[in-house]
Amino acid sequence: MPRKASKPSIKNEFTAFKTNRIVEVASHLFYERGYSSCTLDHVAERLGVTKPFLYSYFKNKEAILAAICEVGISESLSVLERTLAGEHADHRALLAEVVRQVGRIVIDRQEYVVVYQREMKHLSAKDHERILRLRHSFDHQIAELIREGVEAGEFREDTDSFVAVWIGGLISWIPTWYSPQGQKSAADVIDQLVDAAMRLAGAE
Amino acid sequence: MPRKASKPSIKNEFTAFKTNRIVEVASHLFYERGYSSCTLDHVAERLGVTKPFLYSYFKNKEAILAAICEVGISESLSVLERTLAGEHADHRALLAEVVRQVGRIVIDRQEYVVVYQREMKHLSAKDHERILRLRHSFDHQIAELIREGVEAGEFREDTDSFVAVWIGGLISWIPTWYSPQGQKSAADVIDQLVDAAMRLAGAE
DNA sequence: GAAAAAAACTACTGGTCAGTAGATGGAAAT
DNA sequence: ATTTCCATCTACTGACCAGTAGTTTTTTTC
Repeated sequence: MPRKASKPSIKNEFTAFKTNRIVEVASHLFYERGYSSCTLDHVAERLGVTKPFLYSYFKNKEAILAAICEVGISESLSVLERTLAGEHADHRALLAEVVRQVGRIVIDRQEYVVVYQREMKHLSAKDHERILRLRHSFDHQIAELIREGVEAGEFREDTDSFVAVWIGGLISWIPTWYSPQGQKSAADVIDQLVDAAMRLAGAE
Repeated sequence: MPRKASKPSIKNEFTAFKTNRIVEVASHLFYERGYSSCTLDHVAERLGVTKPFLYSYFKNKEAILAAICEVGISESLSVLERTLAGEHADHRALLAEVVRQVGRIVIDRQEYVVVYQREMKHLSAKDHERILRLRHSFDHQIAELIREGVEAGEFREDTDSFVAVWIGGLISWIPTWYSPQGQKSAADVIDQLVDAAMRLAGAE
């Protein structure tokens, strides 16, 4: 969580840029070595600065972790809400689109998502709760979408809205096995993901 | 990985018992606090012993982690092989049974599985590779089962054997959200898991 | 261009922890 | 009863690291 979020200005843009670079680099190193084993000196070195530099942008190490954890989930949530607000033929198409968009995010933000999953426990109670709320909001909205789709007769009627959790699992699991260097392209994975989600929802 | 695995005797049974207790307690503490943040003094204290005690049963901290990581996957693999060797009506029933059995294991061994997923990166290259091979063997056998089921006309013919990975994801994801104290019982979760796996395989 | 302010740095501390050397004490062997 | 042996413990070390105090460098302001 960056320290300030005040009015835009050249100065604030610089600050935002630096804050963002710290998060990028820290995310990558936390991903590689784990949060607890990665030192702030390491992060600073990779950025070509020194440790006290970091402390003028973040309160402490945990605050950097919180910023990382928030990226994937808040982007997913905003894409979800944007998609739900748009026009769609039916619930089937809507679900497919949401899953496709969020799948794209977790692949693009792969390292952030993995760090979030692995290191969540190291967040302060406050940050932990805030981020968990975002996550639950996501699952809840997907569950609602499925409930409506079942009512509309578009998904099999024996589909429990709890499949939202299974679909969430499918999505969350991708970053642990997907590799950009692998034989499967991101587009392939996303297509298969959408197909899998539709099967779980009983939409075929 | 315990140090010895020699012939049975009273002495070796004592050793095995102590080794096992160390793994149990360490798993629980690594689950709660994370591997890197959990000290061996902590593990020793919880066992009512001192740190050097641990070093007479394990080479170092990493060896304890390796023992933990191996539990879930090797039990899953042996259940898989036992089930595949048994008698079954068809591929549908076989897949359902495998998923049910493995689902039970990951719920029973919840903490071991979570530690494995989160802390795998801290294994030595050797242990890491060995355990990854077990995991791949598992996915591969499920993929084979699905391929045969599709050929036998029991699963939808447009089912890619890659759904094995998705099913593996479904299973692996459970320990991160399931709680014995939650409103859903273990039996409910497993029933839903089996249902979800069958849908992914196109078996309905 | 001098003074003030902001940004980043050098150098340190206090605490932590994996791993070890050597002591201790009790059980088995003679 | 004495010696040997094994399990476990006490006490330590060397390295590491989050966080900070106070200084230097750069930028802004007048």
